Amino acid sequence: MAKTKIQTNILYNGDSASLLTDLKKFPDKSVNFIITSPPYADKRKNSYEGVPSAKYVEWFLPITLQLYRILKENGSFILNIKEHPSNGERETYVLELILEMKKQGWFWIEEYCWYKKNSFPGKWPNRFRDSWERCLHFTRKKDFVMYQDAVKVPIGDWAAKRFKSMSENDFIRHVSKNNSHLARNVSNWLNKKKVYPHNVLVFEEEHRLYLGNVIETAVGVSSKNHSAIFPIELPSWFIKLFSKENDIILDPFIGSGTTAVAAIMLRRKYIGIELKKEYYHEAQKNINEIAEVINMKHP
Amino acid sequence: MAKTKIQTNILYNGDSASLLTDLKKFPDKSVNFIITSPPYADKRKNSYEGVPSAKYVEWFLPITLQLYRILKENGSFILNIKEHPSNGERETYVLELILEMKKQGWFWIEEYCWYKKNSFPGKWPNRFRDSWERCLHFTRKKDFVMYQDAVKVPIGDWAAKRFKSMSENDFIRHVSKNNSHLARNVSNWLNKKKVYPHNVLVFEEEHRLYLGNVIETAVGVSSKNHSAIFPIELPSWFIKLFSKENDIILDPFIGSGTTAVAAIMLRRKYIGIELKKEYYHEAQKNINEIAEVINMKHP
DNA sequence: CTGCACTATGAATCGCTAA
DNA sequence: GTTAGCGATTCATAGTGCA
Repeated sequence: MAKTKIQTNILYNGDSASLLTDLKKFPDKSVNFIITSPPYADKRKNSYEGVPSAKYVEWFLPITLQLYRILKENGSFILNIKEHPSNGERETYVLELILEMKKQGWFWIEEYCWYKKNSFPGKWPNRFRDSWERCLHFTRKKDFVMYQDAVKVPIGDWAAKRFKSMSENDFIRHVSKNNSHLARNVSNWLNKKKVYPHNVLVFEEEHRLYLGNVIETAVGVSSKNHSAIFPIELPSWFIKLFSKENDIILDPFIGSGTTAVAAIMLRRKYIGIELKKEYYHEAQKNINEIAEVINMKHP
Repeated sequence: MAKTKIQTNILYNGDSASLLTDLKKFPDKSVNFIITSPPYADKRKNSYEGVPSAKYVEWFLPITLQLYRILKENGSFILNIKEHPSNGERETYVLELILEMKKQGWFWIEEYCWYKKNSFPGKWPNRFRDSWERCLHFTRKKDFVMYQDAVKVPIGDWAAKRFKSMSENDFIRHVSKNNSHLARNVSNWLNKKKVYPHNVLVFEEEHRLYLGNVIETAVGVSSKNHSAIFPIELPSWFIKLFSKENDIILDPFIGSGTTAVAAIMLRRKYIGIELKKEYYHEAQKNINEIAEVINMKHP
């Protein structure tokens, strides 16, 4: 019997909790990478379906169970989330969610820190501005695919000066004289232009998709109420890191379509789900627009 | 009956778990601020007491219970910690610790992110370099004291005021006389830039107190092989934020004395506990040295 | 005193091999 | 099976000595 093939480059308008259980739309082990920024607990009540924080884990777990089923075995799932303060304290539902997802079989590989230099302004007596969010990395297996070379960054300024003065010692393997087992061979770095990044993400500029406009520079606050959860740089970075061209990218809470736009620009296939009609239409519009631009260049 | 008064500006050589239960040494509600970086699970086996990660929460909870008792009601506790990977996954003991501490009565107010720009190098197939650590903020009450204005000013300003009429030559003389890493660090520290009031901490340069020749003679390794857990900027920032002059600062795992040195420079009183004899002696040496520098100008 | 060459190393992690 | 030891790998900055 022919295996059901997953339909890609499609946007669903509906509820992830039920849509994801559809085995025809979402067969087992059919997508390469999942990234999403789910609606936060008790927030965005005016623009989304609020989920009470007491029920957040309970609400989200059936969805992560389906995502586990749908993800390919060597794939990754990036969950962008940050618990809000409530009554002066940080909520604990994210901590509980991690522990519960592990019981579902997920491996919690890493927690990337997205450092938002231009965080929302404000002043409170008990805390400072919140300038970072968690990007939790989950997998089904420990030997997942990771294309580290795709996200290399330019080497620091120190290198130019350092490489100018290479001694002979720099070209042989050098073992330091103390007890550290560190070895180094500086010549490995000769003429190196790019280095591997670390687990704190800082984007010099953050571009968000807004309702009404396609791509708009938005460092700071917009007058518009409906913004994408994350800037396009964020899904782009993880899509490059955890997928290759023509792979399938899923975002079950796609909002105004940022993940799909990033996927299209990076020559991946997208699948998006969005509950709210306005967001769904906006996402479709953004996708059509970027697809048109891409097709102009690659007909 | 007279209430027991807590003894300050003292370093204990012993085990926090038992020392902190001493009601005479540590009366109820007697310290204003606690900051520490406990030994991490399963690490530093050769230089500290390793705690297996499976037993970490169980080991630490009795200590946090005493800290709760000892902390003043409007005080704060900063816990600097980061879970290591184990078998390719992040451990969960920090998450569990937060949940358990809340059961003890602690409020989990905030999680500050300490972004370490020059993290340890390395490359692995499943992760990048770890460049951040958690600084968990706990309190007994929701209306704790927080001196936000104290961290808005550049470090250089308060330091310049503190050492107003001390010439640079005084430092140079001190450095050359003692050949001291500490004094050199401090003199560098005087011209430092401003820090930003949000919940991601970045220190431009990190100054650590180094263990000197105690280890060298005892173990036969380099004198610079063992460094303080955190740079002096880290405790300094939080001490300024959560205490005022003459307040009492406690660090139950003080290592080479960084917290005490920061407290002295900021005119607070310190209490430190350290289990390992070499660290204890090194901390005492660092404390004596900074006290001498301070007294040069304030006899 | 400054600049340049060169050394040292920081709460690292993974994978392989030997016992 | 399990664990312990060691090699391989990597970026950025501070410190030292000398011209």
